[in-house]
Amino acid sequence: MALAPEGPRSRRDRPAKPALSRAGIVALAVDLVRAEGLKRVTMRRLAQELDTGAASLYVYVRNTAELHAAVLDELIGSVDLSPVTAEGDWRDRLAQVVTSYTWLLFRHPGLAQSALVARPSGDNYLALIEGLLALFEQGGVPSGQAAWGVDVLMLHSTASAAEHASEDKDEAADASAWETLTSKVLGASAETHPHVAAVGADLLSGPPTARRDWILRALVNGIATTPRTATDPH
Amino acid sequence: MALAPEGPRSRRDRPAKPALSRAGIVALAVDLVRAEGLKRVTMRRLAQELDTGAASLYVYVRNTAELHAAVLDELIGSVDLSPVTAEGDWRDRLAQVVTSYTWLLFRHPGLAQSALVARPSGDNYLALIEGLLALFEQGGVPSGQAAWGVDVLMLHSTASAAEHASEDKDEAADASAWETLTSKVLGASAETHPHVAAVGADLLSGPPTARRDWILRALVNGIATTPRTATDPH
DNA sequence: TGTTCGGAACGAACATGTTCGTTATCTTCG
DNA sequence: CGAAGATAACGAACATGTTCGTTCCGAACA
Repeated sequence: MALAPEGPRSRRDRPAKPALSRAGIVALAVDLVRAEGLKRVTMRRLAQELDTGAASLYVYVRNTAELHAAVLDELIGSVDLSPVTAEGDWRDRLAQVVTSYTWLLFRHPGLAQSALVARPSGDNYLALIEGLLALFEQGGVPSGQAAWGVDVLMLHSTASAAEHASEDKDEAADASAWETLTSKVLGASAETHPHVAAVGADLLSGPPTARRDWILRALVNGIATTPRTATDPH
Repeated sequence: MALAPEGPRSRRDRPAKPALSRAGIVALAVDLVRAEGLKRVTMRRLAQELDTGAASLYVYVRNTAELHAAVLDELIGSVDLSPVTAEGDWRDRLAQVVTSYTWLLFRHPGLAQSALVARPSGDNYLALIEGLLALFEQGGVPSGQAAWGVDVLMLHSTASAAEHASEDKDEAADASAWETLTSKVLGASAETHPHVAAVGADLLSGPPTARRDWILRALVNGIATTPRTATDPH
């Protein structure tokens, strides 16, 4: 056939199109996220990089949230699970694992936001859960509590990271909203909102690491010491 | 009627344009959310209803997330705070208030999703926090723990509602993703993931109300019994 | 009274996610 | 070997959020 004079020639230059696949799409997305951050990774960008159209990606990926979940699962592979089999207090080791996961999410708040609506379901996520369950077992926590407790831990970690999702795009907006809220809290007159006024800024801020540490301890304590079917009938 | 040749006549027919204002925009959004659900409330829709352009709304509202937060704050007004001053076990009354808030969010998961990234900062939200702090005080929980604990409770409530945000648009996708995850969990061979296999579906499901009740109790227990500055230096 | 200036309003435009209808390609059966 | 059917790929289109440059109005001011 006489080639159209203006046909896209990029297709010939490349080493042969690697044939679209879910794994390939996710792998590319992971690379791009690592290299340029999440906000640069759009469907069209991915498609362009793969020399195809955005619509073609939807054969392998239901939507962006699911793609993000897959990317996150890949990144979870870098969470250090060695504390699961190490020596020492199980709570400390549990905290290490959860903190490692939390840091990962804080590095990519947009992923956390997506992960809320489309949970990761890959092998790495499963391994993470397995590790956490093992740690709870080492602590003698009944498996029923551990099962629900793991979910609580992951949900909290994900949600607290997702809170910072706006920073991905707009750092100033976040700061401004923060001012609005804190000023509101601090301005709460002692008459109308005595308790809010009393605790003041402690509601929201506090030293970030101390705050996170306390929350993690509180969650684990609650999980470990609250029996199931205590007040529930059924 | 002799039509004006090209002038937009809607402007004259209406009882006089009420002049754009943040309060008016939020009020209209609340009405529309109540009447038609969140997904029908878009910037363009609001603008059309107000007989203006979408861009004009951005003078009063930073973005959709902030608008949603404002709407949510309005809806929080319907959360029943009477248990704060009622008789009975403070934990039960706390649970009533939190559950009331949780239900509200479950009715509008999209709002919960937005509320994660742009927290409500209005009077109703403040009143809710005030009530929760009061309940913790009645329980003799140190105010420092209560302050951070309230945040944990709200965050968990919001996040667990946001998980269902996809149902707003796409109910089937959610169900399918669920199947994927559960099949993955149940298919976890006992050799590679013994703990996951052991707890099985209990990880994710369980009777919804029993699960929520237990989680709430566990959170409150942890908050109430975990002292601050126990293991933190500084 | 006339001018100017700042903010509000607006229309157009852009990027993105997602869907629809069509075309190409590949497998599978006759 | 050839036809039929499924599935992938694709381009175009739509809805939405958000921004940009411009216009308009009303108030402070000369």
